[in-house]
Amino acid sequence: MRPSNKLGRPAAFDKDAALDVAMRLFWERGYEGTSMADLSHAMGIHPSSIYAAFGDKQALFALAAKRYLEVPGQYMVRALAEPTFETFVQAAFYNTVEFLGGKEYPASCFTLTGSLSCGVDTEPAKALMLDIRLRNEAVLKGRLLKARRAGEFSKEENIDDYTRYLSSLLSGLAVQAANGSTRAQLKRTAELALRHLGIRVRSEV
Amino acid sequence: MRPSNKLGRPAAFDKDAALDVAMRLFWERGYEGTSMADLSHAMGIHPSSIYAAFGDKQALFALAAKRYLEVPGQYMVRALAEPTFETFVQAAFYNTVEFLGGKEYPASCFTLTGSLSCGVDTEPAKALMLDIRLRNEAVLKGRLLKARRAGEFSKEENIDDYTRYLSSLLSGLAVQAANGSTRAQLKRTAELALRHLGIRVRSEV
DNA sequence: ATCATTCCGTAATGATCATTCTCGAATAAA
DNA sequence: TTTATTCGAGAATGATCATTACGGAATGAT
Repeated sequence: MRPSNKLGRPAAFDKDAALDVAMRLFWERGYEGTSMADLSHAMGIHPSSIYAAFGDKQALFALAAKRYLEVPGQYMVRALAEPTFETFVQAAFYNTVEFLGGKEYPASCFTLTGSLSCGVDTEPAKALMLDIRLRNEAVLKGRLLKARRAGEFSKEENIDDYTRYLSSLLSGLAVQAANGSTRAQLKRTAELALRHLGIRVRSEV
Repeated sequence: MRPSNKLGRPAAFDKDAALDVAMRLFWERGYEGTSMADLSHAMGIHPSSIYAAFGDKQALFALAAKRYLEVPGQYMVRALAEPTFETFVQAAFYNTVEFLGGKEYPASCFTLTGSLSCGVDTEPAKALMLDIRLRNEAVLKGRLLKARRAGEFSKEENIDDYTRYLSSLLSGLAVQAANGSTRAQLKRTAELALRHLGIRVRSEV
């Protein structure tokens, strides 16, 4: 039952690759829209092996969400590392556009498509997605506090309100992407948001 | 099979009231998260009567979506009737805040929670929600075109971009509501959006 | 070569899914 | 009252759901 022992028959599949497939499927179809049979087929692993390697469906979903944050979700972490407030907000929007408009991953945000609503017996999945969204907002707020300490952000502005406003704008882009907006359209929408935020767009830099 | 005949045994339930219950359940749990058994229990009608009165699950979902547009969804229609561009945008945001922050209905948008992602065999539900979102955007664009003709909207501004930007902002508020924002928080976020749009907030009027 | 250990594949589990069949009950027209 | 018609309730349908039991296959250690 416990893994990573060197005894016994070795696994015939790459665990990370399989988890990557599961992540994409959950991302595309959501928790409820993805059956274990779908996962088994897409991952190329029989159900019993999935359960042995990852636990039940909810555990697999949690691992997929973790991998989402560690790999494709890093676009926001990269933006957070920008030295100034202005370049951070710029990067947050441009990275989001690349993330949503790119063709490597499904065209929306895992934390929304994964489970925005669900039946009563699958609420843990919805709660996990909500938790991640709120955690991301908290991180965003931390970056704004840092900007305030650096004197890059007006003391008149309410940090919590501004946090929710930025979060709202970025979520809005994710819905736009789900609506079928192209990368070019997302970019234009993001740049309109940046202009209204009083932040330079890259073509003007 | 065809309804509204005066012959035979009369129905023991109010069709509109039952549809209202179904709408709320789909709104709260989404298409896939709502089972026919759930609906039967909440509507107080046995499954066979649901099928006789509304058709299959997909047909019932479509009727629930229609009712959503006709009753709670009217908040946007009311905003569209505002005479000027500025009062329209104001009303669009304030009405959305009331709609999302009110306690009469689930705290998000039917077109998102109904089905943002789903399994392959329930894609009609997702397509219907997408269709409504795009239709709403088209209506929004129509209002902006009217504003341009009235000279209330700069010729420099791209209508399509501005439409997607407003749509994005309003979708963002719906996600905020799903995140648990209170009505007061939604209002502050909306007013921040209005200020950045260069539109007066009501407390300043 | 034997053994403990781990994994893979098959097939089953009971539950729940949407949907429909059947039949008695209730009503309007005759 | 008879008859045609519609409805309600319950049970049954086959499919799919997540999950697991079982037995053979493949490995490392002895």
